[in-house]
Amino acid sequence: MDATVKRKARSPKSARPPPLLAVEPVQESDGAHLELRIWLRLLSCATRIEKALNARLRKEFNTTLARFDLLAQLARKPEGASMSEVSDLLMVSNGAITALVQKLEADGLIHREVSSEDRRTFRLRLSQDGAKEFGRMARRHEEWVIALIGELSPVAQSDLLQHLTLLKRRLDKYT
Amino acid sequence: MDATVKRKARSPKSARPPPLLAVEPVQESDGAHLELRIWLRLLSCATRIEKALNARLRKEFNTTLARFDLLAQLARKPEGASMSEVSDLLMVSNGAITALVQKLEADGLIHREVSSEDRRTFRLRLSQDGAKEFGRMARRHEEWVIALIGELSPVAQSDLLQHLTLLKRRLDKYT
DNA sequence: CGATAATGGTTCATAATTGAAATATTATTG
DNA sequence: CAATAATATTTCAATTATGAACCATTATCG
Repeated sequence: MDATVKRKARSPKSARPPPLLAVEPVQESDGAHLELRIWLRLLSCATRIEKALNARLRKEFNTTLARFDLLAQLARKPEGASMSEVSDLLMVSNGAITALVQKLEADGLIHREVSSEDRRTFRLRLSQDGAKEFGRMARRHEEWVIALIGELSPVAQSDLLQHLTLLKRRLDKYT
Repeated sequence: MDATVKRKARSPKSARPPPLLAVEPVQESDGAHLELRIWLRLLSCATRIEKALNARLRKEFNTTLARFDLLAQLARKPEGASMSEVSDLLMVSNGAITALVQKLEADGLIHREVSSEDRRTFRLRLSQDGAKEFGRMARRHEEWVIALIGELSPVAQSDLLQHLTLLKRRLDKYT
């Protein structure tokens, strides 16, 4: 689905611009710029994986990717983190974080204590229960991700990671 | 932001599993599985780009990526498409498509005619106005995407596309 | 010090998305 | 042909995210 739809070769109104690189095998080479096609693929891969993970988190743990991601961020910060830190990390609005945190706290998965130095801010930490529950989820989550991506050869994976890392760096500068 | 947070090397409780490939230069190698890191990068790149595009579409054309994507799908299908086809293409629920289509039709950007053979389905097509407006947006959209991704070398781009295509194929089978 | 700015969070109205139930039409099959 | 299943779409309640206005606290600096 998505951009991979087979196209019945339409009226060849005007010759397509030659492909920049004639590497790709099957692919609908749409004549579109490489960048555009990368973006479409990227988006479609990401949404696919995201939906799969979300569905499974829902079914197996009755939770969402947003909650899981928040827990994951806290899990890697034993010092704790403030609301806005988390908001930045997850690239999610402050308002959303407030709601998320409220629920997670109500469920006893995280603690929230007012910072002693700055009474505007909170320090969020994983609770014991939170850490345990996150552990369970993280294991399954990892299995799922490995199942989804793991069929790529180690070399392909390593390449892909490098390219994505490069792209991310550019985006960091540019956005 | 995101997974790029620097980590102060914590208590090295147990030796980390050796990296599968010792290729990556700077990167916070978290000891996490390659697949997990790919997924995190992928997600963060995708959301970054998505947010950037959405913001610009909003500012410059007062529209959204969802609307734009729907128009784009119709633009590449002069024969038209049904609601569910579009719903599949965009990986968006049927309900959402109904709403989207209603607005786009109200704005005069698309036509919607009942199919003659099957009176359950509609054929959606770009209207004249829709095609023109889409053209304008598409040009800008492409510029933005090129600006965001185009700093990668052509080789890197081509590689990236190939890997994403590979990944997408696996996902197609798996999901 | 005291005024003003900046920062951290919350609230709230708005918008978008989902999934399930409902409706209408077409297909199947006994 | 009638009953039942399958398909295409709509409706609707529930969930979630966004961004702007707002409150409280801390920083800045004249």
